[in-house]
Amino acid sequence: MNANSLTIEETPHTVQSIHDAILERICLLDFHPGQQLKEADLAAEFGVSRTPIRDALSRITHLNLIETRNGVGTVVKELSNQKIADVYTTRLELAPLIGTLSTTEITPVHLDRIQDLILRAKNLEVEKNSRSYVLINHELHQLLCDLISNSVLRSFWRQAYYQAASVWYRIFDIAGEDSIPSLINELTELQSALKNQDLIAVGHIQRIYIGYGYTRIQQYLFDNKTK
Amino acid sequence: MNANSLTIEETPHTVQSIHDAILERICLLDFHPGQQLKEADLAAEFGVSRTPIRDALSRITHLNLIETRNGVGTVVKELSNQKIADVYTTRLELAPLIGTLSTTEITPVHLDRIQDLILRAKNLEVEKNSRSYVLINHELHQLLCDLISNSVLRSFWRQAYYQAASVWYRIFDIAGEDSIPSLINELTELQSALKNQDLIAVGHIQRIYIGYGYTRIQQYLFDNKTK
DNA sequence: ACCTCTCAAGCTGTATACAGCTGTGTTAAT
DNA sequence: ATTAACACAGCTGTATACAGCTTGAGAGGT
Repeated sequence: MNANSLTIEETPHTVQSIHDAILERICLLDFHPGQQLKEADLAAEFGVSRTPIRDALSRITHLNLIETRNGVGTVVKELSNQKIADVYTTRLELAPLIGTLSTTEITPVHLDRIQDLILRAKNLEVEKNSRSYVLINHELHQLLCDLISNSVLRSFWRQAYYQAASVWYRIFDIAGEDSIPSLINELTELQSALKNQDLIAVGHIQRIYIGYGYTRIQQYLFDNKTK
Repeated sequence: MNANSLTIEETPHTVQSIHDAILERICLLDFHPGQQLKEADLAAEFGVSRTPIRDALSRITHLNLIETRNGVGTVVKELSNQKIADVYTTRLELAPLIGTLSTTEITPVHLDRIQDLILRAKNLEVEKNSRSYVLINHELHQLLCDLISNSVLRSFWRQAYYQAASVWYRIFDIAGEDSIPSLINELTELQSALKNQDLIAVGHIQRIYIGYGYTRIQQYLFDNKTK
């Protein structure tokens, strides 16, 4: 009943925050492939005009996750099997570079963060929750980005992650049982590597688990489509 | 004096064409580092409103080549030595992937294009021309992109190229004598590899000559700044 | 029943007006 | 002479109105 708490302005939305919000929704499948995104609706929701919405969408376009056609609208792209393969083969190659191109020192803060993620991942086995799974992966991704000292590689790693994420997360709903122990193992191995200040190992671990993820995608997406 | 030829509308500028034009100017150093780009001026020049200009600039921003600050303006970024190093080390790693991730078949058209580039490069020795040098490299880059079948790698290769180009081309004005024979050798070796349908070799050749280019940058940019 | 044409609804693309921010130069007080 | 405050010029950021494109529904002819 406090009028102030109702009318209080949340942090004003910047183009960047809108960009991040939309991107996260695409990853979380709140915006599913094929769905139409109307600039006017998003503008109303975020409480801004179409201008900043258009700006945010324009930046997402180059990630190849949405497509805007004049007179029609903006739709979330359905990635072709070929594109998915392209994203994954590239990620497989980029992963080892995390180790070879990075010189970041691992601090206790990093170790705390991965420890937290491990606990949350183990909790996933009890309470199987799609959103939690995605958020844990998001934060793991953020942690890894913080370890990549090469700014260009970091940018590419981010881009490839977001292109893969929406596909990859769709698998969880189908094969969550496989995904959760795999995530826990990945986190545990990463923890060991971080404790040893071994970024080379971090890169290889990433490479391995991206491979596992890609295998699951091939099993559950590609095979189902061809049968 | 033909009124038609004066009033004839050139192809109407799209956001993409404006984006490409501005990006090329940055690479060609028509827009030099530190220079301020005013949206209103660009809008007047391209005969459009600020809206599409802003859209184009927004897309270039993520290449880390320009920076826009509210109330101040948009300036062409001066890449720090660290950023330059990041771009080059990443390009060195990406180059071999051209070969390992590509399955494109080389056609006579490709061979014609590289033959043309070789001739034009040899002509550079007679008429040393900075713009021609840049344009030859641009077209070589385009040719290589056409050979990369992995769409994600192609995107990253492009991005890294544009980030490197403006720095790299600046060297030509200082050390054109070194750059021209190096370019001719690179083109000739690429021609041989293409004739053999050897994309793996193409990747390694790129890797080698990017290394040469980086060495020149270190000599002429980094050394000069520290002495 | 079917095909075609037309038109209108609804979206994105663009132009324009205005709000807000920043740096600079000027002015006044000390 | 120096410094601090202030106002203004000029830029980007946002809102809004309008133009242009695309699609689908419906009317009308066959």
